[in-house]
Amino acid sequence: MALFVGRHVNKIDKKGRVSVPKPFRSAFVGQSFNGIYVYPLFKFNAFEACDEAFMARMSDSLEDLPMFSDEQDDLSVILESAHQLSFDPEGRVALPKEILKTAGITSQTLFVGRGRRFQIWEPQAYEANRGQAFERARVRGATLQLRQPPRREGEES
Amino acid sequence: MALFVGRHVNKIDKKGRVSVPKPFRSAFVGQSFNGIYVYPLFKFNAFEACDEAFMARMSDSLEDLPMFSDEQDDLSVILESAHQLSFDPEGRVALPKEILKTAGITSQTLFVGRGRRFQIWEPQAYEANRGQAFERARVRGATLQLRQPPRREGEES
DNA sequence: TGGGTATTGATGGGCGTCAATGGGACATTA
DNA sequence: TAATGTCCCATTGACGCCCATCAATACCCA
Repeated sequence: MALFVGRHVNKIDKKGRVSVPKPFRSAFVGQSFNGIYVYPLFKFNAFEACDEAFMARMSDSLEDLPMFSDEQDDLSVILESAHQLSFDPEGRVALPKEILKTAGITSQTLFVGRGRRFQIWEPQAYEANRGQAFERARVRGATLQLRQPPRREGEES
Repeated sequence: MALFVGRHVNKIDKKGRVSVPKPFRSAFVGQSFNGIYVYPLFKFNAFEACDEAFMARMSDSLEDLPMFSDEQDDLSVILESAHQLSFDPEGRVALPKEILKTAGITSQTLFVGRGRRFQIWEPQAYEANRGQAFERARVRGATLQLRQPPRREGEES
């Protein structure tokens, strides 16, 4: 499975359409639905996009919580606020007004790779935020504990 | 399997009919009964809809509770209050008066995707409720423990 | 290595299709 | 006959599909 990495800026046309960067699109082939799932982030005025499998995983994880519980209800807001955006033949999606407004997107859209998912930002808003995150990580001396790599064939344990 | 996500507002006509959003309808093809199951929610003046398989799953879950227990009796109210609403050729259903009245629905109906099922609300009522849920999740810093991802090919356990 | 050409991703816009909606015709039942 | 519930058909507006253009890059060949 391909990973989403890097940043791409694309234009929004009069119809509200924007091309999803080609390297990102390829991760969505072979889905039952030809497009992306987009949902709002709690922490920022930005959105996150994922594929069908990830969305199904989120839905199933919600089902693990007790039915009718407050916790399930609160977190389900993500599903309720999500959008299915399908590709047109050129690989564009139409961003709903709600998303444009919340993210403050007018003429340009920034796609930010995040591994299994990617985010959708208004370019300026992202810049401001990224500066902060980078600085926090630098000051804090951020570290990351890596998982064990998956065992490959022919290797001894 | 398709997921129910997002929100859709549709009108109710003079005959009490309302179109079920197309993306939701597609999840009900191939059922023995061409329509949706609707049952009331305890916590809100709103209703939830699901397909045949989910309804069966709920019924089975109720059987797991002690027979003759108050708990089983109470939760069985869901089944007792459920309606089968069948699609007309255009994909509309007729909402029973009981549902319209309880939910306070008059001119518009809101369909809210929740993964494997969706809810039916009066738009204003939902809006008030959603604002609260989103805010609770944000303040609480709500997190979701994801299920283990399905194993991918080539990976060892 | 330079220049020319082919390919492809991003963008713009016209047009047909389909989902949502409204209303009438007909059957069924009380 | 009134009331109710299907089914069918008409309208309309949004959106998906198609085609054209442009620019950047990859490719090719001398």
